Amino acid sequence: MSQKILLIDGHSILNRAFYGLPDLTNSEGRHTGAVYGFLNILFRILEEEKPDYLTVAFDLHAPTFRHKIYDAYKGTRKGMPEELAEQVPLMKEMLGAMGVKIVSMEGYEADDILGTLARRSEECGMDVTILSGDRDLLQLATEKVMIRLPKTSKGKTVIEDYHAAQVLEKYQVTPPQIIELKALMGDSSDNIPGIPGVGEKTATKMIVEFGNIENAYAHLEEVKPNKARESLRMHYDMASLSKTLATINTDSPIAYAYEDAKLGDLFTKEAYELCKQLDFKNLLGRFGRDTVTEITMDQDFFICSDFSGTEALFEKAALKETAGAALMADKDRVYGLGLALKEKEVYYVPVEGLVTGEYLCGKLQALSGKTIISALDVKAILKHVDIQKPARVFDVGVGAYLMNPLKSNYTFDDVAKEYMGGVLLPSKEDLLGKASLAKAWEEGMDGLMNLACYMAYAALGCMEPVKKALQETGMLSVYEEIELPLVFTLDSMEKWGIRVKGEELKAYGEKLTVRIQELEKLIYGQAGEEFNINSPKQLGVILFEKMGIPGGKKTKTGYSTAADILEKLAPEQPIVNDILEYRQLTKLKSTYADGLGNVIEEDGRIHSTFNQTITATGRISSTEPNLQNIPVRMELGRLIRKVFVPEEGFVFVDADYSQIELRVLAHMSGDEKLIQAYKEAQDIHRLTASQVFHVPFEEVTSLQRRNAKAVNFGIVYGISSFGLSQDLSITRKEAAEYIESYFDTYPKIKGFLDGMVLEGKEKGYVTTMFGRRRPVPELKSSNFMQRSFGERVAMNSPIQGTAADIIKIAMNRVYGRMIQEGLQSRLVLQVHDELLIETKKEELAAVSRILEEEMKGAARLAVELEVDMHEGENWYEAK
DNA sequence: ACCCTCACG
DNA sequence: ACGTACGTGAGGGTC
Repeated sequence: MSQKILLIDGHSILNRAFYGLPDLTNSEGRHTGAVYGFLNILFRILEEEKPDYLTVAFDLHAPTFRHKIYDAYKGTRKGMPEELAEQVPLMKEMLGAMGVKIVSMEGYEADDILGTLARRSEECGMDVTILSGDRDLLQLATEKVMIRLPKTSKGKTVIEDYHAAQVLEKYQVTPPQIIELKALMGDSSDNIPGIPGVGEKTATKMIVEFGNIENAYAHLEEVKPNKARESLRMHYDMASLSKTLATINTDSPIAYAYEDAKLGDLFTKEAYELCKQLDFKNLLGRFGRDTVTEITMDQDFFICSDFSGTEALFEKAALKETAGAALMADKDRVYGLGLALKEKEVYYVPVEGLVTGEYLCGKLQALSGKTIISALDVKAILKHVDIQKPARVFDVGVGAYLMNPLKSNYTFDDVAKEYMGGVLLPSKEDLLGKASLAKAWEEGMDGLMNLACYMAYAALGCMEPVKKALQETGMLSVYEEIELPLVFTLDSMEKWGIRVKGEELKAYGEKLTVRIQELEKLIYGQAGEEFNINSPKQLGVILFEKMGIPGGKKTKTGYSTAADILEKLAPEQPIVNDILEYRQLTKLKSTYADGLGNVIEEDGRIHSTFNQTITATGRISSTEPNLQNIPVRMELGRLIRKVFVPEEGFVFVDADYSQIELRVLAHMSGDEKLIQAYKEAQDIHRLTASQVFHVPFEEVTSLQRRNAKAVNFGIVYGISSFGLSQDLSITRKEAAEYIESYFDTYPKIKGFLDGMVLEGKEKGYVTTMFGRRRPVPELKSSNFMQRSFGERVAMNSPIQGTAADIIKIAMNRVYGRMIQEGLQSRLVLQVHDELLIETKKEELAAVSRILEEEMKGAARLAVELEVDMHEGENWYEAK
């Protein structure tokens, strides 16, 4: 078996990764997306190729031999955006850390190095793979030299492979003739002149016929068409020059020893640290456990395993102002407690003998009366420890989330790295592997103690830095007045859960099954065969190939069969309607009927988790199950809400804000006309239609109202004519006219939205009324798509985020007042602009009053906050 | 693991 | 020229 070498065109791959993939920034604000993309493609290719040697070639700034013969030559180092340029040294550093051989050479481009090394290696009998984003490299392809060109096709990286045969197949010419093509066509990116009036088609024809430019010139009279012939006659010299420029030098004087390029273990300690520094969390898993030598502070960890020692520990802790705590517990058991009193004084108390879980939780509760408890996830502690006051705790996770809501998690090792001067702590995975707490406990793993201690250590160590960061960014008030109290509100909602009638849910599911089976038969009958209707792939083939419905194709993997597409394509086809109904029913069955049925707990209630550190805008999210997307828009789905019921003696009171986001927009923009509109209108969309389309209020048609409503939504989403045109099935031009007309009607809104984008660009983030921030790094992107996305985000986030702030404030106040007034009613759900209270019947009046006062009074806006309230024996009725 | 589809605000 | 509305989570299919 012959040896194999992988040669990589460094700049070209980095460039490709930069433009093809979303940009990333690490916690220090360094741009890292291109490096990340490069590494991903590198690992992928390495796995596929398993080469023996690896070398990456980079261009230098210095001029090359091509500049000497042609002043205007640009080469590959032309204007590069700063975000990319700064990643070049970073990439080299990373490759260096991985022990990868890097080659550059003055006077030559990376292409020449690659060409030269490819030839040499081939002569040694090796197989060669060249990875590049540049098609010019195709001239190097032979039977033994394969060129691999990664392409981004609809968001996914696909790689085109070329040996000489594939070049011939695709371009009708041999690899060396690729040079001829380029010399004829020119290349604007390198500023290779080429011949005017000759494009790909003509060039290919000419080379297929004559073999090369010289021969074509020799048979000039036979060259067709006339235009090309005359152009070649006039510019033959230029073509020759272009050919020289386009030819990759395969005989460059490079000093190169294969020994240096032998592929070793890339996953070195240096590389690990660099990946960690750059926040390449996903890559860290590739590093072997033995590489991961973390700082060990085990010597500062003390185990406290007897009762009197534990008593003494808590006495000592009570003298401190603050302590870091990490409760090792899952849903039904407590395993131990990590307690950090000082940086070098961290204790682990396992549950053992007299030190029971309840005892430990009781001690922690008592401690919270004396000492501020800092933890990474306070809500998790509240599940076992009854702490009453937000002021007694600090939630590092929530604080870190406010500082940067874009991160995917806020684990202790993460926040420690960010807020404790870059310290690298072992992650939970490092310490426990894939074992659960229960498993680790059973096996008596040291990891459990270390995990508890590291977590407590991080919780203590991060508290002040996070607090300081919040203060410096003006977010301490959001933290103290909204988010921290909300931890307690959400905890209460999770603990209460919501009662669900399992039997009725089951019956509902069975009813669905009957109809689903009917539809299945109907669909199979029309299709003429049985297939999996839930498989978009199979369905696409049936609809667009077998049944010949025109207009298919859409997604990267095949045909789109999404409901809106099918409705547009074939609204009349009976099978389409059956499929859509089938989809609707199977969704209701699997996600809701079965899905919810599976998570009803022994108390007959569903206890969702409300996550406070997930969304970019400040909303909360709901998981396992998600109770924020229970059907409501379609009647059949809406019926599910009938199984959500209050316990005996209670009713539901549901209160939702009316158009809170639009009201927030009216307030934040200060647009008098919209504010006035809200003061007058019972139907804001109709009034908008009247004002935007210049028709009397009474004469607004339902279509005009619908359009105005869509524009109102669009404004909140960060309007674009394309998006609006999609939504309304109108042309882009018409959509643009609507928008323009809207901005004419409400002039300050445009100013406000533009101002948000501008502010986002200047500061790097946008803010809500209450000071919550959302970074918008996409605004700086050189990629049009990403930048546009950033602009929409900059317009939407302050609005959505402010609405989220307002309802959070309302929740806290409603929760607080119900306790304060000694009510038994409780908040059980929040659905972004809606609160659901399980209300004791006797407390109906009090709860209604509280909801109305606290929801309306949560913020003082230039327009009233209106609240619609309903009560009922179940959620369906109360909505 | 990732995509598609679809449920909600 | 680029190819989208903003924010989520879950289930099923596919590789």
